[in-house]
Amino acid sequence: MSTAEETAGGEAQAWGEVTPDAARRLLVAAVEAFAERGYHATTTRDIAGRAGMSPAALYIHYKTKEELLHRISRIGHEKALEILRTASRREGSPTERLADAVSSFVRWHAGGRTTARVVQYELESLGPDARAEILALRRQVDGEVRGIIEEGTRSGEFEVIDVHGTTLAVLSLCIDVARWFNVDGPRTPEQVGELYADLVLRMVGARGAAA
Amino acid sequence: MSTAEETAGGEAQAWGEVTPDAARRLLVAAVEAFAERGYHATTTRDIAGRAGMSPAALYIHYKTKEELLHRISRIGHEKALEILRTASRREGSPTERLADAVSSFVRWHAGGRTTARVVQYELESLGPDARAEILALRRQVDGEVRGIIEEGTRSGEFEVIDVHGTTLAVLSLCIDVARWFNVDGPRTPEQVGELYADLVLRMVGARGAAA
DNA sequence: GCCGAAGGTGAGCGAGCGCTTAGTGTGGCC
DNA sequence: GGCCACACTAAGCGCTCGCTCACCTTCGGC
Repeated sequence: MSTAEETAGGEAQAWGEVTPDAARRLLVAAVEAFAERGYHATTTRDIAGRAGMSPAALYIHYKTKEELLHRISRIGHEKALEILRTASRREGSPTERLADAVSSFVRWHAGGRTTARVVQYELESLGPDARAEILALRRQVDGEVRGIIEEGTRSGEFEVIDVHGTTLAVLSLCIDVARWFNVDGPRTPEQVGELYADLVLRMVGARGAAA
Repeated sequence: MSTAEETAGGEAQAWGEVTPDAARRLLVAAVEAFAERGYHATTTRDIAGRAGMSPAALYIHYKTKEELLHRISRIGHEKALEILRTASRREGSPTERLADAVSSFVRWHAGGRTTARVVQYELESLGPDARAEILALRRQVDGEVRGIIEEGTRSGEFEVIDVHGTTLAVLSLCIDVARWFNVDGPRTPEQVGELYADLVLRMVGARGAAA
C-alpha cells in the first residue's frame, strides 16, 4: 500500500539496501509505527497491517519483533555515522567542518524525523546484546564530533574549556531535534540546520560566529 | 541546597504533597517504573509490587494507569515551571537570570532524572485531554525562557537573530539532559548545570560569556 | 507436467495485560 | 460491644499480545 512505502518526505529510499521487497515494506512499516506509538505500544498486527500483509508474514522475514527494531537501529546509526564522517573528513577548517557536520546531522534528524526518533529513543527497548552493539556505534558518532572540536581547540580556532562536555552538549542538541521537530511547523530541516550550526559555532567560541 | 534531590532509591521527597501515604508510595513506584521501562512496558502489577501492595490496591487511589502518568506529568511540569519562574523573576541582569534559569533547570533534569524522564518523554502516552493540559504548561515553560532572551536582546546584552529558534534550542538542550545523564557518570548535576549555563550564554552572545 | 522451494494465509495457542469484584481485617465512634 | 467506613487482598474476567502451525499458492528448472 502507498501508506507504507511513502513515508512522509520520501524517507523510504534510505532503506534501499533491505531485500527482499516484502522485508523492506515490513521494515518501513515498523519504522512508522515505532515512531508514532513507541516500540512497546506497537503490535505486530499493526506493522503487518501497514505493510498490507497478515501478522504471520512478519515471521517469515524476521525472527522476532525485536529483530525489526535492531535492524532499524543499526542501519539508522550507520547512516548517522556516515553523515558525520563525511563532514568530518572533508577539506576545510574545523569551523567549516563542524558547521557542516551539525547542519547535515540536524537535517537528517529533522527531515528523517520518523527514522531518527526510533533510532535515538528506542535504544532501551533492545536486549542487552543488541544494545551493546548499538552503543559501540554511538561511541564512534561521539568520536567524530569530538575529533573536530579537539582539533579546533588545539589550533586555537575554538575556545573550549571542557571538550568532552561540549561534545556531549552539541550531540545532545542535534539529537533532541528528533523529539520536537514538526514537519508542519514553521521551519524546514535546512533552516534548523543552519540555525543550529550557528549556535554550535557560538558554543565552541569560533571566531566570527556571532553576527 | 534544599532543591537538591538525592538518594539512589528515589527522589521521594519531591512528592510530599501527594496524600495519603499509600497513594504517594504508588506514585513514586510508578515514576521509577515508567522511567526504567517506559509507560507502555510497565505493568500495573509491577507498580503495585514496587509499592509493596497488591495490583488491586492501585485502583483504590487511581482510576486508571493513565491517571498515574497524568498526575506525575502535571506535578513534574509544575515543578519545572516553578524553577524557571523563580530564576526569571529574581533580580539581576538577563545574563544572570538566564544563567540561573539554565543551571537550575539542568540540575533538576540531571538530579531528578527519574522524574524528568517520565515528564519529558512520556507525554505522548497521555490521552488527548491530559496531553492538551500538559502542553499548556509547556507553553508557559517556553514563555519564561523566551522572556529572558527577548529582554536581553532588546537591551543589547544578547546578540540573537532568531529569538524563537534560540529559545527552542536552549530548552531542547536542557531537556535532553534527562536522556543521557548518568548518576554514576563523571559529572554531578551541579557541574553539568554550570557547563550548560556557560554554553547557553555563548549561544545568545552574552558579553563576557566565553572566558 | 510435475516438483520442491519460497512466500504467503487463517486460525488460534498460551501468556500476560488492565481492571473488577467479592470478601477480609482494622480502627474510630456511639 | 456493635457497627460501619475504609484500605486492602485473592481470584479471576475479558481481551489482546507475540508468536506458531497446518495449509495454500506461485513459479523456475527439468
